[in-house]
Amino acid sequence: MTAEIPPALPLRERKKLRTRQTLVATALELFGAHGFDGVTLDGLCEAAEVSKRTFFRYFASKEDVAMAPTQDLWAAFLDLLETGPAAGPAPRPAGGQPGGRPGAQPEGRPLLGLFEDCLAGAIGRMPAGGWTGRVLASRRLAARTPSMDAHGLAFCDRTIRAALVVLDHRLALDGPGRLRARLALDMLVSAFRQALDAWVAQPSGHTPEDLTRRLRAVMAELPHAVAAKAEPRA
Amino acid sequence: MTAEIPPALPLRERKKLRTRQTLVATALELFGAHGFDGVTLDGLCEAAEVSKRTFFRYFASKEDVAMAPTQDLWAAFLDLLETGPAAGPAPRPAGGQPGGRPGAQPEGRPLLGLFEDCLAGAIGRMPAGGWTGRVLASRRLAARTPSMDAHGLAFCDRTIRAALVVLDHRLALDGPGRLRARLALDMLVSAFRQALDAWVAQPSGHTPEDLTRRLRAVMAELPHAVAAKAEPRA
DNA sequence: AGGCTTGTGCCACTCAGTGGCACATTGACG
DNA sequence: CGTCAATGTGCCACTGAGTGGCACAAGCCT
Repeated sequence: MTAEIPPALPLRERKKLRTRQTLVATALELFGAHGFDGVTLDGLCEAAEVSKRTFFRYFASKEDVAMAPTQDLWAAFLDLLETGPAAGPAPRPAGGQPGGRPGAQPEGRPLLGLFEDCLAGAIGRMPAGGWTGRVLASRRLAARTPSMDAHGLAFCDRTIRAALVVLDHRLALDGPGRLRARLALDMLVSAFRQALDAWVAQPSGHTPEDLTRRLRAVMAELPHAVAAKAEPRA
Repeated sequence: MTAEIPPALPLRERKKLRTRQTLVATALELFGAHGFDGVTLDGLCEAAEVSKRTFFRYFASKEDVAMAPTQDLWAAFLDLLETGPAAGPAPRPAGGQPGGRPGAQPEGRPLLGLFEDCLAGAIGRMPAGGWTGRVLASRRLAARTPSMDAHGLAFCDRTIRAALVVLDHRLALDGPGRLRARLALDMLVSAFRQALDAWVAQPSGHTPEDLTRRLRAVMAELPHAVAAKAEPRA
């Protein structure tokens, strides 16, 4: 229905996967039709044919189910950050996912570039069928639902902390290094949110590639943002 | 009790002010003693001697009352940004609040420097009696209360949007300029959160001046964060 | 004093989220 | 193949946040 159902899993797992997907799909559909607050959990559960108790075994909150697409993305980001190329110079893999093996050069590559590639790679990993549609629905919803936005921000924050832990394992971070890594991660999130907002706002052509392009474009603005001057109004 | 009660206000206003202060003080006290989730609104209202209905005329949510100190700070920031020096070169006013009058130089001062001074000025404006204690209590609470943290993030986000509107009025922002301003504001918030975390974590000496010093120190790290390289672990 | 405005208290209500228990399905093992 | 343990699910009752409505009282104006 929504994404691939990895075949030949313990069967019990397949059921869980399907239930989860049904929940997400139904939720986005109902929320889109009646607004986030216009749908009660009872209504959603009835539509998805599960009990409310079951719903909360899959998602921690009503907001959670609507943000599943974003959470999938950041989970993939964390995975890439953990298993992908740590710090090779990698002047940018040109094509798609970063595939270079972990290098060990004394002078590593730029941190921001590493983050950017991992996130771009995560975007490329998202299931082709329907993911873009789900993010789109999810973000449009979040734009007019404060509580969803708040949970989204909080989730990004948690992701950043997790990423910091990963970095601590893979990189040599001294005091200032840790602070800088934290700031750089915040910048990544900030840039991604800008890119995502612009991507959602565009009238058509919502492809993952386009999102990636926008991300890279905003990331390239970061140095200019640091150096920007305030030009008073004429 | 907590801050100055501006004398000779319409009297009606003074009562409101006092009610609000009582609510904040009682809330922080109870939350500190029993934890955020360990206190019900009914209990809080009883302790503060107001009805629950009244509580919600002052604060939008349970989280809101616990974050009053932070909200006061950002309100002051917005005010300074709106009424303070717009974009004069002002290589840094050395002393305290930025006092220079709005200039109209063709090449303005750095955006980040402007933000930094406004926020530092806002810190300086906070009521001397008890404000630091309240932020301290508030932040320590937020650190172990996810929902508070989420609301805090969301509030910062709203503040940034408001700041962008102000900047639009005062500065000449073209397309890339707007994006850069947005990114720079995110950087300010990110830097402030780092500074605040470190400030809260320190064992003693929680003065506003110290917080300001930390803010400036983290802000100075921003350019290094952009340029940071990933040093692989040995 | 009169009336007008504005903040407050009380009450009943909706709905998100939780805990407990009984039941059904799955998978493993004898 | 039958049985048992594990695990997922449904149902139910409950707490607690947040809202709407209305009547009352305290401040303000003339």
